[in-house]
Amino acid sequence: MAKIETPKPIRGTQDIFGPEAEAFAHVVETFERVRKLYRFRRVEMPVFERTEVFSRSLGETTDVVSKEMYSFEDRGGESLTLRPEFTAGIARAYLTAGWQQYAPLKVATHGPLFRYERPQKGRYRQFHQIDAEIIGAAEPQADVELLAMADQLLKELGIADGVTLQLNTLGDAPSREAWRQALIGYFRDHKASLSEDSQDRLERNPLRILDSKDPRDKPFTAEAPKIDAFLSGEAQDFFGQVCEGLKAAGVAWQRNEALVRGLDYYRHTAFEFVTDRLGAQGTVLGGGRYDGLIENLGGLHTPAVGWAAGIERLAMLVDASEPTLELAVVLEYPAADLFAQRLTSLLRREGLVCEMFATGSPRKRFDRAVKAKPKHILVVAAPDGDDANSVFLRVPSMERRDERVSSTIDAAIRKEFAPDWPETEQNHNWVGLTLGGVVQAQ
RNA sequence: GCGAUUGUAGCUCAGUUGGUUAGAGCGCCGGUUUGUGGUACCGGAGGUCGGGGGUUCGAGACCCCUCAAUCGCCCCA
Repeated sequence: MAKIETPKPIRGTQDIFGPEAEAFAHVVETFERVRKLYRFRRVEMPVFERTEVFSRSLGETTDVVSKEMYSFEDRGGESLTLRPEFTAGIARAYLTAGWQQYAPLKVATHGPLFRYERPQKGRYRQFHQIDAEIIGAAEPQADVELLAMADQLLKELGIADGVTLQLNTLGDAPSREAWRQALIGYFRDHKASLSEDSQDRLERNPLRILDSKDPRDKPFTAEAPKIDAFLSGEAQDFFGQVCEGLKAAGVAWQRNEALVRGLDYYRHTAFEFVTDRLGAQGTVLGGGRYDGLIENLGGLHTPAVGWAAGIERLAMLVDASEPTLELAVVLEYPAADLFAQRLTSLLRREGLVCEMFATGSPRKRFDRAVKAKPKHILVVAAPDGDDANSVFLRVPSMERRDERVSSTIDAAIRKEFAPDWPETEQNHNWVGLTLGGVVQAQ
């Protein structure tokens, strides 16, 4: 008989467990809390969309659309795509789900996204983001509010220290296009001296040359035309107001004139929160204004701003651990199994983090309980006397002693099993108690 | 898509220039010891040495291909 082969996990997917899963959950929980402080409304989005939602939003020539999307035909012959980002889907919903009536609309969501990329640290094919968008708001205050929320989130996650906010403006559509043309002209003059990657970028995505890491490009990027020279009066004014608003909101930032966005829909404000603690995947949160996107999807001109952050990347920077075990109930007397189960449920209902050790060799259960590092251990042991229907409870004194735990145990036992047991100070230090007739008790 | 490094038990790893029946620690299961306690000892389960092909009398070690992980490039959050 052939051996059954275990299916392999799909490349770039992760099975997250233990402390890492706690860190992941902590990021999401913190995001949920902060997002409510700013009154961003929760939305749930489909994981797949018609392919054109993304191809028309992000730009046909971007890497994401041209080679990283999980696209497939469904049984009806429709081309569908697993979402590679949130913004395009939310913009689509804004137009098709009647959300325009709520404009200006602040929404937040989180969930899995899919990109066919080479996996490495902090980069996966199924990855997860938290996301916040403000749609239908043309004012710089919207940018400021969004950035203030991001800043507060990172502070509450306790990782703001290693992270800096880099800010830039790409200008309005005419400014951006003029700058783009100037960059193409400038780099074309030096094309032969540029790195192969940048020569390629020259045609597809010239802005990207600016943040090239190749030393051959560095001398030219430093001298390249700056966006500031191409900004219209309105664009300049807009960026100025964003900067002032951030100052008023107490958000620290650095100007980075080389900061650009990879996706075509970005205008005006562009920003990234960057850390040096994550190797190559240094951007922890990024976004900007995308005033042109909704029109690309067939809607009226609708200004909007948004950001997204990789949960995995944030989780790597965050401290989180699994909840400590407050009480281990050790069943050393197998006949008292049902009693121990009942006691454990009782204590959990009282809010104790509680786990029962009742399997395997009875004489080794105590040792296993100790290894779980509980604050307290409650041993359900055989009675001293002949009454096989009784149990003997022991609470060994522990260094991690916790008053709440001992008094909860006291109260629960008194209420359920031993109403006559005197409530005295010394009960909190009890080492042993014989309970009669509880093994068969309901 | 490109480059480098790595792949031996559930986990962390050892395995000498190719040489009998592939090991340890931890974990798991059981036994003994202890008996108000995180002890010690004994035993057991668990491996087609990532997969395929080749060189050789002989491959976990060498060669080729492939898959995967890690770290960079690219891209992006």
